[in-house]
Parts: sequence; structure tokens; C-alpha cells
Amino acid sequence: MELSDLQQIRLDKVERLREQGEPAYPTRARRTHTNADALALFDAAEANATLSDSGDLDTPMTLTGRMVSFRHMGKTVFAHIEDGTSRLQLYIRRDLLGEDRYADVRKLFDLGDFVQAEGTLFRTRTGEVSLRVSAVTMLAKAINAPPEKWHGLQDIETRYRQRYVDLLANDEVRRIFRVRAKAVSAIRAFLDARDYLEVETPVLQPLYGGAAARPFTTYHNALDQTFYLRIADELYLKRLLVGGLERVYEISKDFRNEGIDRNHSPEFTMLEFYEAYADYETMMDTVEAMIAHVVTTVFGRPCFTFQGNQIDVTPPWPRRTLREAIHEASGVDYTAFRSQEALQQAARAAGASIEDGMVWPRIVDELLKQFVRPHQIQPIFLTDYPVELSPLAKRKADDPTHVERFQPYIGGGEIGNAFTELNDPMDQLARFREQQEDKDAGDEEAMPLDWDYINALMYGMPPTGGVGIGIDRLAMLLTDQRTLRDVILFPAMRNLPNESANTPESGSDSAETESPAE
RNA sequence: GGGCCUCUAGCUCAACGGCAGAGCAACGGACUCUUAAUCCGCAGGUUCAGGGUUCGAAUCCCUGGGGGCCCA
Repeated sequence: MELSDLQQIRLDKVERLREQGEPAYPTRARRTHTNADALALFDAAEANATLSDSGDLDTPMTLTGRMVSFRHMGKTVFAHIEDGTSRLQLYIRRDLLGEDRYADVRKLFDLGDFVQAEGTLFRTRTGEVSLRVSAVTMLAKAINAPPEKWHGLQDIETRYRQRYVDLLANDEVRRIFRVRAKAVSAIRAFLDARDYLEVETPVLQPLYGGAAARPFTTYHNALDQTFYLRIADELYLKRLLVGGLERVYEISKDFRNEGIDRNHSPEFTMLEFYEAYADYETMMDTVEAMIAHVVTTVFGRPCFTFQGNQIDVTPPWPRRTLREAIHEASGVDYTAFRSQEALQQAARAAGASIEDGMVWPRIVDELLKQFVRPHQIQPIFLTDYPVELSPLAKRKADDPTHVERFQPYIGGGEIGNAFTELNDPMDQLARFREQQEDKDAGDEEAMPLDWDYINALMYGMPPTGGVGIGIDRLAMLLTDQRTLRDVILFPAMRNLPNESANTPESGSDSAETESPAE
């Protein structure tokens, strides 16, 4: 490993600490308070006027954190440490610490180091609550210097490739992922409270299904068999409904072998939940209540700002049919154009960009994307999609050309997909066969026929409502981010040239030889 | 897949055909209440890689690589 001058200087300090008997990486830390707790205690004591004559809170404290600022004033040092709760200033005086130890702090401690400091809290002349330090020790020496203190880490590529640097340098990034976690936690609380059972279904699947997408393919050596990484949880979760579990949900990574852009990641997080004896109307009730619960949990009220728009998720949300929404936005009533040619002509006449040869349902989808979707800023449910777009949804009783399906839209994008689940095994078989025809015609995203799923439906699945919510897209909304990668901690990136040795094909070290246990 | 943009010190950025620079960080020093502390001094480069044009290339051209945006 080649070290830069800056790294070598810090490594030398590790050695100097060791020489004088202080480990640079001690086995354990001892803290009596988090920084936030310590500050709260001081505020309380100050409010109750129980501080000592010197203005100190006489409770001795041991605090920990990463050193994020360091101002040397001769015989005094001001430094800030930051733990997971707060930033707190250390006030380090030579006469309190002793000459030798004070020199160590000046010479051997750097920005980025984790330290542990003992002392008592007081308020400085400029009003900042600070720790009057009586002792300080190294907890973990940082060899790499942190990014620039004022601008943080700006380089987008480094922020994604080395998210740990992004997180330690940029407060806003930590905030984003806290909001995301809080939202997921609120979803679990909401569903748990409604007696939904959280379950885990296979990531490795012998046959993929439940969505229109290309899968990742892998291989199990012992079984001598191909597996696919799941593109959706849907078909397994609905098997559980057959088995008598009436309310189930799963929050999990799904994988789709497609391009990467602002709204697509090869691995992403999906919430799916299914409820027996429900239908798409009652599931709309559930979705709007759930989103309102999540937003209120995160922000304290059912409103938030996304890309400059104030969004209010208070139920009930408007519900409009896809046909109405497209008709109003584009002037095209797609039901009046039954053939691909006629609809293509009408769509183009309305100003849509439609490729030659695009099949009828895809043209409808394009009308939705081009005319309707960008304008759905406030929450809305679009309902009743053409059957061709929805091979797993149940037909409307009064219109077999459409299915009971809805998508919730917020902030100009869809955040999910839901329907009254198709539970007629023979209709499901027919839909699979139509998909098979599309596949044979070259549609790589068409669903394969899943005989075991048909078999499950033949045992009987109760009438069921099901919903899928894209957690990453929801997180984008709640954190006001325009890019999926900004709400994914470690987004997929292409190998750098000198990382190509990571691929199993190259180099001599294969997976077998890496394990010393073998 | 196509178009446009981008890659310079650890970090944030200048220089845009004529000596590769600044701030922060580092290093040496002054300073016992600072807040992006201040002040003095000093050091730091495969300008993404390779090739070409040129008296001279970070800069222009070509090829390749990473990243971003837009389009498909």
C-alpha cells in the first residue's frame, strides 16, 4: 500500500503514541453520557440554578466523539467532538491537563480522530456549553484526513463510492438516511398495528415473476441449478394467502437487470402487502392512511415540501380512472381506438412521442407517462388500467377489458402499484399464456409461466387486495431528493480500472481459495 | 445505445496554448475564551491513462477509463 505524505505523518503519530504506552486503537471506550444528554443535563442545571460558583455543572463526565474542529490558542485548545447525537466543544487548558499531555494533544491528535475526554461542563464567555477537560485519550486514530471543513465532500463520484466519507463529512446526508429509516419504521408500525404479519420469502428463486423486468441470473453449485434474484415478492406472498395467512407484508430488496438512471437502481427496496377479503378500493383507504401516518411520524404533520411544492397527504385522496385522466390531459380517449394503428395515430396527433411498432398497451402507458404523470403533484389514485398492462390483476366485473388496479401518484411520480388480485386460476393461466406470446415475440420483460403458482391458485386464494410501494421513491419524496442514488447508501457503481481484479474470471484467487477453512 | 458536460495537491476550487496556483487540511512557530479563530513561516502535483499537433499542452485533437445530465 502506498501512503501519501499526510497519511504517513498520521501513521507516525500512531507509533509515537504506542512508544509512550498509549494505544492508538484501545480495546474499549467508556462514556458516561452522549453529547446530547450531557448538553441537556447542563441546560437543566442552569435552568434550576444548580451550577457551582465557577459556573460548572460539577457532575464529572466522560464524553466521546470524532474531533471535527481544532483551534489552538497557545496554552488553550478549543476543539469540537461529534458523536451520533450532537457536536460538543472541548476546552483544553495546559494548566489543567499538564504540560506533557497538553503537548500530546497538540502534536499527536488530529482532525478526524475519535477521542474520549473527561471533565465538567460550563458555559464559555461567548455562550457555548463546553467541556472543561481534565483528561483526554485517543480512541481511534484516523489515518485519512477528513474532507475540507467548510465545503465538505462535494465530488459526486466519491460521495457514492465512499459513502462513509460522505456521511462523516456532510450532515445533510446523515439526515436523509435517518428520515428514510424513520419512514420504514413507521410503515412497519402501521402494518403491525393492523395485524399484518411480516414474512420473508426467497431472494433466490427458481423462476422469477410478479413484475415485468429482466432478472439477474445466478447458479447454485450443489443443486446444479439456475436461480434468479427476485424481481418482485408478489407471487410468493400470494401463495401465503392461499396458505391461510390473511395479512402479510415484506420489505425487501428486489433486483432488476436494467439500466441505471435517476429513477432506477439494479437493487431497490420494495414494500409489498396483501390483505384477504380486501379489494383495491379498501387498499386505497389503507395506502392513504399509511402514507399519512408515515409523513406525520417523520414531520409531525401530514405535509412536506418536495421540489418547491407543498404536498399535503391528508386523506382522502382523489381517485380518477386512468381513462379519464388521459382523456382530460391529452384529449385522447384510448377506448375509442381499439387497434394499435388507430391509437398510435391519435396519440401522435395529440403530440405524444410514440415509437413505430409500440404495442397498444405500451401506447396507453406512454400517454400516461407523457401527459398525466408529471402533473400529479398532490396525492392522487389513478385507477382501472387496461387488462393488457396488468397480467396479475382481476378484471372489473362490468368491464372485462379493464382491471381493478390503482397507482398512487405524488410529486409527479408513481410510488406504487396495486390491485384486486387475480385469484381465478384459469384466467391467470390465460394471462400467463398471453405473456408467453409476448415473450416469444421478443418482449424480454414478459412474465414466464409459473405452474406452481397456478397450482397454488387452484387450491383457492381468497379475494385479496395487494399493494407494492417503492421505498426508495418514497424516501426521495420525504427527503426532497431528485436522484434515487441519493437515498441509497451504497449505490451500484462500475468498477474502477484497478478494481477489475475483483471479478472472479480474472486473477488467480477464486472464491474457493479465499476461504482458509477449506 | 446516442448527445452534451466533467476529471488539476488529502479536500474545495483557479489557471483554458506561455513558470501549475489559492483557501482549508498538513508541517514549523506566536498566541490562555475560540467559533471557517488570527498572525508569521514552510512544504505539498503521473493535471484520469495513452497517443498526437505544437518551439511550447492541464489547456487543442484522437483513443481508452471513471462520473454526471439529457435523450432512447
